[in-house]
Amino acid sequence: MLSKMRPPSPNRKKEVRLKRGPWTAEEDKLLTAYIQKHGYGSWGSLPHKAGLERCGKSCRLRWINYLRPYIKRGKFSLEEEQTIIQLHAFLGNRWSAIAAHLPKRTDNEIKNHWNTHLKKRLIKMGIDPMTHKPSTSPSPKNGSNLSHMTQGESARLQAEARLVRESKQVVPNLTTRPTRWSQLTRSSPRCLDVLKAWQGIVAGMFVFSTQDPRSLTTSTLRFPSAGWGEAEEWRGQGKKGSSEADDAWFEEDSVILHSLPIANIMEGLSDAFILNSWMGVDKSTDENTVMENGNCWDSVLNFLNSSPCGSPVLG
DNA sequence: AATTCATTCAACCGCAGAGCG
DNA sequence: ACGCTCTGCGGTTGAATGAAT
Repeated sequence: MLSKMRPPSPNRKKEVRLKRGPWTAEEDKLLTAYIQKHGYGSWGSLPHKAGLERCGKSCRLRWINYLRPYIKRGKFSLEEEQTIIQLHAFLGNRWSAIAAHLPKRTDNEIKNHWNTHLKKRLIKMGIDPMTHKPSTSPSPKNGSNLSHMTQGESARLQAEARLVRESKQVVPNLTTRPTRWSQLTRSSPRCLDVLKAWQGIVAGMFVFSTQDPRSLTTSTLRFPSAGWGEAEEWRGQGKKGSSEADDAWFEEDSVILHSLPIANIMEGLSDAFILNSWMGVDKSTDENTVMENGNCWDSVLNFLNSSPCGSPVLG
């Protein structure tokens, strides 16, 4: 299929011999040494230059998910899990966006942790991990449970789409930023997804505001607007020493994290979630449902607080 | 001790979007 | 405008490991 779409590139000739599977220590060493010396970028040609018989994709993945400095491995803390759950309720399966709020964790790791632990925990609690609403047990109140769940999900998606649209309307000046705005929102958002959503919510609440939404947002969450372009610019430079660059990268996120009282985010997200549910097109939603969602949050967090990792109930 | 079953997570795959010639 | 390449993302797979029988 791919070969039909794309003629073989010079790199592809050698693809037959490309190594796959687990990385050896020697390969790790080669990749790390190369990136430390030359920086990364141009993943297509990197393997050959580094003396690796791997495809660029594989190298990139290995670097991003394993070799990159400051990767935090091991157990997720309670706070991290709370963050993931709440962000997931808001962002869905957008792991990279979620990972942007946990700078030391990779999207892959978060995704795995969600699928292997958090999702099961929510299910155990009777909460649908996709909608983050209480799983339906047949009750006269909820006549069509399945359709309600589906509606819930579609409502979330629609609300999200609306948030994006609205945020674009409210922040037209941002679309003309010199950096690739669309890519920033997609691939290196740092706290941007939440920012966008937040803007959308604010826009939804106030319909129109003459106040710069960025300042409105930053007053609460302090997103470093000046840093986006710089970060993106750095990523484009392949030659900057990676350790120095990664320091910068790390520090930038540290700043973000430290200037983001997690409680504020959570509070905001909880409200946002409730509001999001309420904004969802589900016409059957009423105040009680909103309250249920709020209680749902409470129960999730209480459950997490009372059941740290490793307790029997956490499976 | 041997076997089966379940879980975890690193790595791969396919796709979409953006840049570039 | 078009096609190719690169990059990044989310979903999925499968080997390794642990637990249960």
